[in-house]
Amino acid sequence: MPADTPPTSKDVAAAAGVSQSTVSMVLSGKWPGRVSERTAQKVRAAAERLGYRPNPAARNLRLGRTRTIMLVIPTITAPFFASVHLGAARVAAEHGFSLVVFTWPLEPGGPFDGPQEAIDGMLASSMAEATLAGMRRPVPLVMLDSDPAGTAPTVNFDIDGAMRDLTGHLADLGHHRIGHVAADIDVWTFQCRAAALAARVPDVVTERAAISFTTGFEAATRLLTRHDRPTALVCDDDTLAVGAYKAARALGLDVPGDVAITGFDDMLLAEALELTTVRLPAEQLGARAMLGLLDLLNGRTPPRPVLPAELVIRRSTSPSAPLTTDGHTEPAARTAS
Amino acid sequence: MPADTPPTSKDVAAAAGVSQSTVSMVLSGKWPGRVSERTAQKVRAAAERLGYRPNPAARNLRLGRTRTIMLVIPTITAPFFASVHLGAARVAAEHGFSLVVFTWPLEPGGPFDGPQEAIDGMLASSMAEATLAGMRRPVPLVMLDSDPAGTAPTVNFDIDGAMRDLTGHLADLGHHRIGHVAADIDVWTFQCRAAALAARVPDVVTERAAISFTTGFEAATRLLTRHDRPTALVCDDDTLAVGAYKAARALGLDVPGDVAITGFDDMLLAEALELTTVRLPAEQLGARAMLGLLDLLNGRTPPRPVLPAELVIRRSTSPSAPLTTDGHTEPAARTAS
DNA sequence: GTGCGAAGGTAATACGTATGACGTGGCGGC
DNA sequence: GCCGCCACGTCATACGTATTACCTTCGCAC
Repeated sequence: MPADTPPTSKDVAAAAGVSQSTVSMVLSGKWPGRVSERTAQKVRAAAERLGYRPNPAARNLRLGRTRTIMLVIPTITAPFFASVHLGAARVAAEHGFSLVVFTWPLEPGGPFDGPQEAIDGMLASSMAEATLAGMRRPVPLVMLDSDPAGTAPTVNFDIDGAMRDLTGHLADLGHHRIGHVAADIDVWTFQCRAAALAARVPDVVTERAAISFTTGFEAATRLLTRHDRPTALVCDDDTLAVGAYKAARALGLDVPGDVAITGFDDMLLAEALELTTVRLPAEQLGARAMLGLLDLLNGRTPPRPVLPAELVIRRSTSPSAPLTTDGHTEPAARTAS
Repeated sequence: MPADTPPTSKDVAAAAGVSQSTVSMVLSGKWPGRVSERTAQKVRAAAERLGYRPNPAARNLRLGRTRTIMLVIPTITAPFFASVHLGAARVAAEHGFSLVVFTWPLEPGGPFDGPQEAIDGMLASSMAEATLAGMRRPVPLVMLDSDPAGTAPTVNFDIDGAMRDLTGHLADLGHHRIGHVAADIDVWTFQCRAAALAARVPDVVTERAAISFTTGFEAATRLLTRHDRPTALVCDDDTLAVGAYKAARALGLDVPGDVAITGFDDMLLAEALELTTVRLPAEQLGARAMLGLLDLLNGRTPPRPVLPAELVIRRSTSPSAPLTTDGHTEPAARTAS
């Protein structure tokens, strides 16, 4: 009968009649030929019998690494970031790494009292420098859709191309006065959107909002009740766009008749409301970033890919768009029996 | 200048001119009066100066615990589970615990090759027994909306009450033939929904579907093209309901005129499409479960709360319902400057 | 002066693993 | 017969922390 404390490699050694070092050598599989097959069999049998699993804490201490990656994002509740997580976690798992999520501290610049575990690397959505301080030491880092001019490797979306397509689309429809429901987060990708918009549209009014339905509703209401009401609302995120859509409806405005609305990300929300939006391959972002980080950990120089961002035209701008039924980016479904 | 390797407590000791044990005693704060204030000051100053952070791996090994909790869920991309995560992570952080997510392995019953870190406890959505095997040892566990008759403590929703309200609502509207878009997952809470439905509605036809937009669309299409088409579709999840809604629209059916549709969870999706749904306080589920787990870890017996599940009536069943603007359960928004 | 407790510190150890430094037989070559 | 080498194991150690047991010094009562 097993004791109430998990068996250690020493226990396995005793059971197999060998030394602890032998157990370690056999089970790590890194020492081919170092131990006779006969002995190896005994060790493996004993380990199996006792249900031995190496103690991760001890291994981490000994090896000085944890095979754990931290994903730093504003919030996991945004479907976009959830998809990023999925992509990253999948690649991580394939390479024997774990992924822990760390969502931004409530007070920006607050002390970074991250997870208890040490980490080998970090995937981070743009964040204040201050947040990065307080780490035990500089850590290999890949940024997510962040400043490509920065020093850290990064995986980007072609935001500028997407904004070109988007503003072109709106211009074709005759929209010249545009309201921008901007994400109230100091993140490169959002600044990029604002800049691209300002560069191409002469007449932009902006309202900032935290990324949520309610704040989007409020910001859009402010924009739509101006005396010089914009004819189109560009939102930095699908969630904000849903808030904007509801705000328009609540004001008795027709979409897209009275006001066109666009989102960003192309999560299921956009599909549901037939929102014109920019499709961002979020899952791929996570996966590519994780691959880059693995490169970094292996001493290789990771590529800095730019992933395509595709304009998806739906009824919230163009009433004649076909009724789509599965055009959004949906994470691969999982079933368990 | 700090070396390229992070400072250890020994380094701090050397810098402060004391022994390593003293450093540990001072910084842990568990030995009031054991060290003179004068010495303590020196130690703290040295630690600050060197930027000392204790090595988590060493601490975990020494203490035999990790202050890390694992959250086991089918997928993080479902907004419902993301909210659960948020609630759990918040409580965990308040108590100095970390939370790691583990999503179900692709093959059910596959080996549980969980995270590399050892964990102190587990929060789990219902899962196959087999998945629990392969852990290093039995681990304190709180279940999420799972069989209350089971041995593990659990936090539940009042699903039965919700289904009573829901079926009552549909009956009031004259619906007697109901299609059930059931989640194709072997999870207690979904079985519970099916059972409650069958018990109260004489005429139910069921189609099973993995939880996703596409599968919901397909399952609903099958139901709506039957010769004996149901007048209402009850979906186990908002995502499925969105698929069902689109399926109805694609078939040229009016919602709720030709077919009523209900979801489950009350995520933003339901709000967006004006779906009648059952509001589940997901964030609270995560938070309460985590509190229960902390009880367990402290040797206390956790309560087994039953959280209310509230029927939210919107236009997908009742055209006269008011146009809601913020009635869904939205996680607290975060902003970073 | 002796005993003795308290205050304030240090040495030593254990946690469980991985690995570099050592045996130790056996066998072939000269 | 001796040396060297190979095959196969074991010993010892280090990773960085928390804690137990110990040691020294000092003040004070008797």
